[in-house]
Amino acid sequence: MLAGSPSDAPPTTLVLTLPDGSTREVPFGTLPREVVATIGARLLQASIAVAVDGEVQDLMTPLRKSGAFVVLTDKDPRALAVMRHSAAHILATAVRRLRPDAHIGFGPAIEDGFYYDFEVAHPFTPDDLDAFEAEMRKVIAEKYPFVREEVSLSEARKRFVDDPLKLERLDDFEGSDEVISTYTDGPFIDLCRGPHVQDSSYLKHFKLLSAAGAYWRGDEKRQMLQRIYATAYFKKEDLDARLLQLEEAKKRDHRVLGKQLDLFQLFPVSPGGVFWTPKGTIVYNTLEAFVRERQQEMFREIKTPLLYTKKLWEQSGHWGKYRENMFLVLDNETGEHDMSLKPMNCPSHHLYYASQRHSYRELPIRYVTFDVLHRNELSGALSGLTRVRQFAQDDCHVYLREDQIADEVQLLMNFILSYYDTFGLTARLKFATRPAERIGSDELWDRAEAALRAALESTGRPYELKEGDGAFYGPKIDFDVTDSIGRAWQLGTIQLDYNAPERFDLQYTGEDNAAHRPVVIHRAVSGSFERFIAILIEHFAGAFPVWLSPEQVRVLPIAPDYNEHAEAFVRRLKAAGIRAHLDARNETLNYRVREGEMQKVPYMCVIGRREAEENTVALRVRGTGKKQEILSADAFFDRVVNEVRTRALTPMADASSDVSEVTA
RNA sequence: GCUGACGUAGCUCAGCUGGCAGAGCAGCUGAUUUGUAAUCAGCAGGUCGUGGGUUCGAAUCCCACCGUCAGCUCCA
Repeated sequence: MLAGSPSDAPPTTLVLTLPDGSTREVPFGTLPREVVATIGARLLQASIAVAVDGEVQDLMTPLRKSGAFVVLTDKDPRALAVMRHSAAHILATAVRRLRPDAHIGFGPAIEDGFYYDFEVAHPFTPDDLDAFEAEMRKVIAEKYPFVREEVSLSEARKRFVDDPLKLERLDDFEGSDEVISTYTDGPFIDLCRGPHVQDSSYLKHFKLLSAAGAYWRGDEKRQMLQRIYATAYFKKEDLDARLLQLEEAKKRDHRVLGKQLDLFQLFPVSPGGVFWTPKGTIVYNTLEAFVRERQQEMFREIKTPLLYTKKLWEQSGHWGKYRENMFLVLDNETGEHDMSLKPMNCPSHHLYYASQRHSYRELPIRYVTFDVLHRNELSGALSGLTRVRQFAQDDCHVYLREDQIADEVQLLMNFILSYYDTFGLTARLKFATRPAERIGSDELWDRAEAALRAALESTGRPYELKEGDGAFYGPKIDFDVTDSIGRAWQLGTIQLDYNAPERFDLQYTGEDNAAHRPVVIHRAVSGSFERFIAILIEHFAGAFPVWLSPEQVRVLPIAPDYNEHAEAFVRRLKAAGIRAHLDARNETLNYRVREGEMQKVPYMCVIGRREAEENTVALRVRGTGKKQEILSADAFFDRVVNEVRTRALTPMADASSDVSEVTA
């Protein structure tokens, strides 16, 4: 251990180990730039930052510890964040030049780019963004070096006397021995830890994307700043690829495809409510039937009321924390709004469980419910199908003994992951612990977190820890799936709950003939059907696998002479439960094929003279163009029936199929 | 809820600084009888989100409200 040794006096000499195994001894406080310069001038030019003992720092920050010394060029993924952070400063430099009154907030690099927050009297317009972008190019051309200075708190306060947001940030340093540093590029100075690129010319390929409000320090009670989102890459191809990706993502946006494929509608008179069209309803019902089928053996489905008095919500704990999110309903007799549409199924299940006596032999008991739920989300939070006010979950509550937790978590996890697998979706696991606002004693939380974590770890699957992200009644495992635009959506969840059993006085009779408390596990697989369908639409770009497609087969007779033959084939498919339709309209074959493709019908069977005589079909598979195959009607029939039965992922959703051709 | 942008025919969108509301597709009618992504012609279709205001005159300018979108906050 060379660095961070507990001795008070810093080492006077540092030992750097280069990737080739050689070592350099340099005085404490040497600048990395000096070390890199001794390795090579071209390397110095190409270097974005360095990593010392795995920690990224820039070339202007004095070396304070020994260890492995790696120069990061633009080939290292860690360099990208450094460059983007510098890009944020360059953005601020440009904004300050054009809007000297702008106060600066924070400007970090984020996953796909960077942003910077400004406090301004007049919010930015799209024209402003263009102007800022042009100004940034000037700043880049100036080739301003990023100059790092380490200053005292009082000196820092002097430098940012005109920036109230920075002064507030500086208050955090009071009494701390953290190094305070500033970075200056040309006319712009910022309070910043770094690291940064050497000078502003290292930013080359960037694009300002949008401006939107954002609360100072993420606190809705504080003032709203103007945030500019942008992205930057080392290579032009990467930037172009990213911009193209954003364009493509727009085309497979479930709101766009939902309209083109006529799956659902939203009406202004029901904000956050979804109208499922006939086609969308088929998708919805097919999914629900799928979950039902899977849950047939070990689960018991029940239906429960949607409306309850506040007594239930007081008992469950929702009335206190969650009331503003519930739709309250007027009780005519009391004149009070003391009833509510249920925002979740848990209390209904607990109520039912508690209504009967249960033996330890019965456990685990699993109740599932697909009832409609209402949550009064903020109007600004609503979005397509992914954020609605009325939805349904494939909701399950398991009542079990504490010693059954590990097995049950394993079972539920396998259930959820294999469900996603049916759609070709992969999930990332998150383990979320107690939030700040919660019910139940710390002791209960200790037990719940320990039990769930042990169960999770026994599965051997990798997971990410999210401190403080648990439900207000218990820790949880979340299953996140990433959509085509790169947004991660939480779908499934497994939540361990020691609180509800207390609040609802849930019991079972043990082997010892005494009353015991069961544990409750909350489980959802799809999250909500609404959101899940949104993700499926984007995941498949609207080209659902056969079993999920609203229309599975479209039969196209070439001319009226073959209508009868085609119709008989449609009848045969329908009798087998296949969603088949005849398109014998008075239009050219080209026209009808085009429409079938745009509607993303998986299979189109063309029937003309040859096919009618030989009892075959000329099969056109969605997205494969003219590569038609001729096969016997029987063979096609068997193929489709089989694919539906096995829920095969065929015909493969072709992500490259040209969705841009789709017009209404 | 907050900040900003947007709201014109079923859909996608034109409509510059105020001066008679447009196109393509879809729809309807007719012709055409079709071999793998748009056959041709004609017709019909709008309280320009809603309500106020300014003006001789408002889709266009102003105000309020509703909705949608990008974010923030929150979240399944």
